Amino acid sequence: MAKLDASLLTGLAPFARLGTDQIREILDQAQPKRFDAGVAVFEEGTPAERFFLLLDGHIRVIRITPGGEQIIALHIPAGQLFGIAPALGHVAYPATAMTAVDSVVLSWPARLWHDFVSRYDGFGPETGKIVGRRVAEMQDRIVEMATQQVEQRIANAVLRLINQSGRKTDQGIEIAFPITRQDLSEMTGTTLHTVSRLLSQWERLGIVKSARKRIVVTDPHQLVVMSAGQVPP
DNA sequence: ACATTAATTATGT
DNA sequence: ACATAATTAATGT
Repeated sequence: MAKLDASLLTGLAPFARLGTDQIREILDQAQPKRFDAGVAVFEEGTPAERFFLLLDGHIRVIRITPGGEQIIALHIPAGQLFGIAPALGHVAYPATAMTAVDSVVLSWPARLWHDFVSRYDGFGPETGKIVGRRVAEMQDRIVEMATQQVEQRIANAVLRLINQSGRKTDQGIEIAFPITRQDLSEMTGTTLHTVSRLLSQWERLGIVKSARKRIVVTDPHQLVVMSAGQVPP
């Protein structure tokens, strides 16, 4: 089995304080795996036996409502940990992780989490920050759902996506992975039709440019304006 | 202000 | 050629 290059981890926050010898230890215990686009890395309700790091690609974290509808809870860009339910003491994954594109993933057995925290300087605090940020984001979204209207919610969703996974192009900032209107509707609690209409409208206004599964924000500032919405009576 | 239904068109393998 | 994605209009709550 080919050895993993230490440089894969050196840039990442949880491992920032570690020497190459420690990185080696971690990598030697990791199990690398490649996933095709659109497959589950792990599924909701199954035993949380491992935790994961996304080396390359993009992950969607999905929950299924009692009514059987999908909700996209979170997006994970390359370089981030995910499936860290074991760290929170969960015995089962609370959601499903699906690849949005072909992806490469490292994983470790859940029992190693505590070793990592005690052995490796900075790992505990940094992963704690990650969890904190994700919880905060989800709470923000709950407030949005309750208070804002669809146009603002979709604008906020797109803004988050370009902040977390934006890629600069000559046209503007592009969402760096394939995303459909259906996906956006599942993130914002609307229908794909409403998303489609709004994107078409924004395109006429020169705020975005979109093709199938691709969205480029040509005028981020104007999108921020849309996310603010109109003065509620 | 938005969902739903339905019909139509575009796009990627 | 076929399936999936996107658009658009009409109608409903």
